[in-house]
Amino acid sequence: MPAAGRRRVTSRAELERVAFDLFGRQGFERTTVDDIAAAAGIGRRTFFRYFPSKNDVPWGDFEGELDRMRLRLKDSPAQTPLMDAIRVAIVDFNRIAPEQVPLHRRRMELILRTPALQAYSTLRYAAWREVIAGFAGERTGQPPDALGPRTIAYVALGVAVAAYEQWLETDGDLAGLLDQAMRGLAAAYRG
Amino acid sequence: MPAAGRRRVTSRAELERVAFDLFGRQGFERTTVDDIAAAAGIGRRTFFRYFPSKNDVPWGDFEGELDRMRLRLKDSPAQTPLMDAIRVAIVDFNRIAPEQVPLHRRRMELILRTPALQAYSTLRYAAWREVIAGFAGERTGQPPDALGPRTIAYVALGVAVAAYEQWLETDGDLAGLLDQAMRGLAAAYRG
DNA sequence: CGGGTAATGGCACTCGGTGCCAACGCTAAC
DNA sequence: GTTAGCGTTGGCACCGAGTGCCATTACCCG
Repeated sequence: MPAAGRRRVTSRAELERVAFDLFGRQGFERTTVDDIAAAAGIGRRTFFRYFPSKNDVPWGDFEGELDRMRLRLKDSPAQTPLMDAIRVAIVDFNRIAPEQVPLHRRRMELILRTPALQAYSTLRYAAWREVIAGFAGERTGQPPDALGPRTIAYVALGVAVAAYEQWLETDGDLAGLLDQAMRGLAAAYRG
Repeated sequence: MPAAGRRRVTSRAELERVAFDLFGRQGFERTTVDDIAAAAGIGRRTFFRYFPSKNDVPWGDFEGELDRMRLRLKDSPAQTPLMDAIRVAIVDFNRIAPEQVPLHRRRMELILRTPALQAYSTLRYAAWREVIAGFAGERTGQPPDALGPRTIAYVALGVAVAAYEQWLETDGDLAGLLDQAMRGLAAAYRG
């Protein structure tokens, strides 16, 4: 029950809309936090109560999605080979409802093509890697920060990002590209 | 021949020394550019003529080292399997003269454990990935920005970073860890 | 001794981000 | 209906990174 206290004047979703609009018209770097706050009719100080940084705007509810991936992995049948389970989880994690695709595309264009956001993404990806490393660790009976799980997590991330970049450039099928990248790597290893 | 004009008052190497000393005592984040400039006896404005950003200080001559790796890859015998060639190149790229190990360790501790530098590293790693992707592209007859080469580059980077993190924590043999991580991945793919 | 040249460093400015705090808007209890 | 308590707001002042501008400085050569 949100009983006492002044009501919140806006929401993350609303600020995201306003900000995306500005990003689309002026670009991310050329849009200042003041611009966003002004366009949303709030104070600059208030913006930072909704988002810890300007860099967080494009990320939506990433943590929430991570929880979803964690659960899916937990439900993965034990006889599925490790890398297959991870491949399926990644493809699944990135399954986007058709009507959400344009928005998702804009998110990822920002994140993957804006230098400041490319840099920042590393910090966000750390949580993603932890999920994978945790799973790989459990499956192989090692701590998540052992070399094996850690490597697998970094590799899985690399594959995913490569597939995403390809997706942005070619406008293909994201799930297919993720799958293809993941399987293609196995092939590369075989020679 | 640097004939005419005022002589440079310091050098990247000197600034690096001064800065590393401060980083070691106060940490990276708590050391301001003013601190470094003052300790080096130069103006703050001048600092930014030696380094484009504070984040660049720990990177030494990374671009130069990349050139080395490019050359080594070019010299790699054509019959060596692709992933083996890359593995060897990475191990080689990271072979450090014994007396340089402590410095290298401090560099990597900064880069891999300071959030701001973790983030920034992504931008620096892009050039590293390009070298690998270029090689993989030539070997497989694809453009470097095709899905295959791009994935291989991201994966190789992931493996290398994972091994580095392990190295920092366990103080083992870096070359061995890199090799192990790279081979271990192949094993993971086999199940 | 000049004249050309390149490095220096001060100044002012932008922008992201933070601590502090008074004012505000709301609910519930009296 | 007034008021106490509560959470939100947003202004202000501040910090630190990074940049454009420009006068000054130190150097080399003729």
